[in-house]
Amino acid sequence: MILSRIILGLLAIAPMSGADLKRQFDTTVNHFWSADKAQIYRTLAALVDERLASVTVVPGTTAPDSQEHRITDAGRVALVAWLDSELDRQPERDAFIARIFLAESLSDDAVGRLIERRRAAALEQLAALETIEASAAPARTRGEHLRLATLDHGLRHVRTELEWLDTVEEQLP
Amino acid sequence: MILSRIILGLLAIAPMSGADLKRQFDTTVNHFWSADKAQIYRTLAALVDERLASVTVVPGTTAPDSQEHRITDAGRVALVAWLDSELDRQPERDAFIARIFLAESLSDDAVGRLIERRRAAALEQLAALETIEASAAPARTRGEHLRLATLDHGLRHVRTELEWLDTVEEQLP
DNA sequence: CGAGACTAGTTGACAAGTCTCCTAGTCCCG
DNA sequence: CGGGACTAGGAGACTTGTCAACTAGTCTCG
Repeated sequence: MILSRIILGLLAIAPMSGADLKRQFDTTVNHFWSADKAQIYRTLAALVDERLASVTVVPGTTAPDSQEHRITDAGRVALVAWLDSELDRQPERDAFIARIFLAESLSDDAVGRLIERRRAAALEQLAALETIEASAAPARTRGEHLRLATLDHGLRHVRTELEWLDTVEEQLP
Repeated sequence: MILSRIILGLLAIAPMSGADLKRQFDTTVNHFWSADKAQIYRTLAALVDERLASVTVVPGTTAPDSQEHRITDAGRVALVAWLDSELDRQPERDAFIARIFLAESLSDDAVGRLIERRRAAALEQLAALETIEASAAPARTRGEHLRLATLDHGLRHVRTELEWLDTVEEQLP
């Protein structure tokens, strides 16, 4: 459901093929959603099925011709309906925090290593976000403004994460 | 996999029935994981199946006798193995941020409402975490210390979220 | 005593997400 | 020319998580 609406939203920004969408999910959109390509193609097929999107085959230089999907009028209606609907409350889920919570039986060293690995992941995330930020044009339209705000959201949370890791590490041994 | 290890970890703190676990997932552990009761009972059965936990029926005052599960030695081994294993990288996933990213076609009012609903959810979360914090005993053992650190993690992120919501709202109209 | 609420545990169906492998075609390089 | 890497698209099996309904017993209160 959510994935189908996100795809619809991306198609509303520009028509795209499945492979294009996969690239979006791996880069610009990665800080709040991601998707397996199998899932993307299936969802795309379902959207066309429901007449929320349409396909046109674009013969190109590469292998199977890419299939450009574009949002239909019905699709736009469905998209706005979702955007404006009740928030789906989503459970917090963080396996790393779970490990820390349960780390009683782990040695200090092992806990330290855990923290370091998380820090590495967070720094990677930070770098990825900063790259996107650096390559982003200054926001002119409201749409661009909102998209930048979500980047800022990601950055703030990664930084909070890094700060938290620092304090945990300090208090450790 | 992760759920089964978390349950194992909780059983390592104290033997518990399925209903007890459900209560944990709804309260103390809620800020980083949650689980449906169907899932809990099924996972518990699997753990017993793999000899990582054992059951004893505790006849009690209420309806079906509760089944106390306790972690076995093999279970402790499996738990530590998981705690100390490579971090499972988990994709960020936040449907709310997705909506903001795609909110171009929404009216200013609608975006404002979205923000307000998120703020309400965040404040609720904050209250829940503060309640747990207030009722928590000061950490004496390292285990308690680590558990408090995860609470702090939750609090920091909710506060970051609220700050972000403020700045987004300011820049809005 | 009997109705209704509550309890622990259980089942089935389903939706969402992941992993592995496959087809066909193009491109590059030795 | 032939092999290997890469591309877009896709099928299948499997795991996780969610939802709804059900059993069977206890407790409370009119």
